[in-house]
Amino acid sequence: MPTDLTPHTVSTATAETRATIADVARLAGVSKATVSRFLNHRDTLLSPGIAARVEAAVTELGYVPSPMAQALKRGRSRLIGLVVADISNPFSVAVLRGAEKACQEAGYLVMLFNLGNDGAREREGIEALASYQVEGFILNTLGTDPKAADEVARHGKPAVLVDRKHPEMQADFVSLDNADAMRLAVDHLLERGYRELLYVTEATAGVSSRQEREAAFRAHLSGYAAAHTDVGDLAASARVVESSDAHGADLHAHLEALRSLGKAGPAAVIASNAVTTLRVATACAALGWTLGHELGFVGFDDTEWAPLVGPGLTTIAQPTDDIGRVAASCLLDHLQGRKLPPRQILLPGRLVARGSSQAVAAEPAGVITSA
Amino acid sequence: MPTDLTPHTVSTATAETRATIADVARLAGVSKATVSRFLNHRDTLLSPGIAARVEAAVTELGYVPSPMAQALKRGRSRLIGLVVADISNPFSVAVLRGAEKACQEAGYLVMLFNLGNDGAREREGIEALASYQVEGFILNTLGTDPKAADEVARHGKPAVLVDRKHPEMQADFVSLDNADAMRLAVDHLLERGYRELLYVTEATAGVSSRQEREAAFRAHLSGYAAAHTDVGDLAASARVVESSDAHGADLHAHLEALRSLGKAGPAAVIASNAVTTLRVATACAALGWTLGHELGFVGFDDTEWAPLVGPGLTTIAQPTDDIGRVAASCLLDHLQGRKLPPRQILLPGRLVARGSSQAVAAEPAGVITSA
DNA sequence: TTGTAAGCGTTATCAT
DNA sequence: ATGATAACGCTTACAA
Repeated sequence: MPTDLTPHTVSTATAETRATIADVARLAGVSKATVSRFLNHRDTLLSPGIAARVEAAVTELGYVPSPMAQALKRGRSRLIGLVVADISNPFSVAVLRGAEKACQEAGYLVMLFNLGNDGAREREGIEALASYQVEGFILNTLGTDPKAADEVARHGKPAVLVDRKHPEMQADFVSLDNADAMRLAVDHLLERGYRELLYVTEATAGVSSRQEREAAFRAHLSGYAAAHTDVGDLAASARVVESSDAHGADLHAHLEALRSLGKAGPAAVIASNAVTTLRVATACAALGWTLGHELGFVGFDDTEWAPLVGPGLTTIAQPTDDIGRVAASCLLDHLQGRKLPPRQILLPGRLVARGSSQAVAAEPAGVITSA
Repeated sequence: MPTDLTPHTVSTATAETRATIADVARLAGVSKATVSRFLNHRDTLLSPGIAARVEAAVTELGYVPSPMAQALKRGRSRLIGLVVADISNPFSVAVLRGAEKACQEAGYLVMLFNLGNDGAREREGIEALASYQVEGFILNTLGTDPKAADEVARHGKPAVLVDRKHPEMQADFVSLDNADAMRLAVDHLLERGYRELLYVTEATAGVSSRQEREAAFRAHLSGYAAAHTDVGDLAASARVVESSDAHGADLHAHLEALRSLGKAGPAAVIASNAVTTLRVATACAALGWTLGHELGFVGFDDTEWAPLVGPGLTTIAQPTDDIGRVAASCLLDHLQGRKLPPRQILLPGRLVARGSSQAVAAEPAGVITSA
């Protein structure tokens, strides 16, 4: 017990300034170095008496080291920079949530930079974060600016890419297994009897995940067609449309054409994410259609409202929380000095079947399969 | 095809270290002090020749001052701490979005701490953020821990409360005008002919916004009843239920009771936010009801999916983006040294009428009003 | 085992 | 108008 009876507690002060290591040293009657050692190398180099005094002083003053000063000295900040393409996107938020949790648990804090879907600001975000000495990056960016790669490389800090690959960026990559997930969606619709398939996506230019999904859609469907053409089964046809209008108005024509087509069989739509799901659902409502009746439907991203739209929306659920957590732990691995080659981690999606993909009769009402 | 085939400069440099003010000084052949002056007091004390040399050196080296070092020296970090109750909550995200934008524009970066709905971590979050020298707080917390107020006060940093007041916390407060918004909802339902009203809320204990909404619901409805009882009009009745089950199962009984009651007139539900909206909608779907037919409905929070559920959900839209932006600018006001008394800013909600609150006939089908 | 002192990258207070 | 120099709060050789 350090018998220091100085009446410290006069917390009437309005603008109390944080206790510094010097204050602790003074109160404990030791040097700053000793306090620092007590804090950082508790295990070694400590005489029990001193240790006790320091500890008492620390608790009495409620001393907490300043991470800023530590960062300045050590070059390490316990900060992780998270650049997110669009904070309004539920997927981004879900990932953010998982990542932030993992980081917090590891004693890191997350600094957030939201691009607001403005690809031109990628470098700006990275630069801003880097200037705060973040130790690494988790990037869920547009992937649109190739120079962003240089920016990261320039700082020599580890980075993990989420959902979207970056051309030439040497980093871990964590994402949904897009090809497999698309296979889930396509197989499900085929199984349920749909044959005329339309994939609705946002502009794929420069966004790897979108490209992968579209490619998988085409590949899987043509694979199916090849396998079934000689058996005399119906060939399934693949169509793709890039939707850009926020109100889905541009979809009406496509959807009506799709349905009236019906040469091969009942029609269904696959939506690339929650945004396009919203557009398709809106367009259907405007046409007076019910998903699962006039049109089959599967959408990527299992939102909380999916069960409530029409007869319930069949979705591909992404393991968003895991994606975030895995991304964070990849980064933390690197920060612990592990020198691993760039990993690529693909997490499986899960099909959640609901009413929008109800099985349809082999012969759709009023449509005769012609050759 | 926007594919850029330019071979990018091979960033062989693995660990380039940032240029410091000393590097600039050396290259320009001046002292660090001069460089610092050039950067911070460009207007005063500068001989044109030197200024040009410094400027050249700065751009040549791509020098950017280290915010960490600046923070250490000045005590100001250009950081704002944002504590959010639950990052999964769309309202929180929307606010975050507005606030982050405003902060970025003012040259601040946002540090995020997500409570994950764990009220016990409020102090922890504030403490963590404070240790990084954030200059102020935007708090959208559970408001559940009274000691958090002390924690903020202890650091003497300005704070803005969003959506939820904190007992004893002396700070600006930005929120939806709950009373007015509830009036909008209630009046709308009464106008459309609904008389038997149920308010579904999450547990109100300790959460000011929830308390305000419930109180406004009761007050407004009893005010209506008082005004109309002597005119011989139907008295409107007010009921409140706290829903806790995530799947809305506990609601079935309440909803069936409400509807079968029908002594005064057609029944409607007001949901306190997106979460309870989801529960009510789920319960109705389970009961085979359609909102706007068997049951009127208005929900707080105008989500993007509101138009797609049933005949469209009538909602009270909060000006989330404004709330975030206003909160941020309140804080920035304080940071610019303005010594204002705590403000309380209430932003108006907006009623978005959709199918779920269709007008009903004066006498609901099959129900006889019995005195 | 502990203390002294230098230095991380800035800015501010002196001199000059 | 410019340059030393001393901090800011901390860690870490190096000395003792």
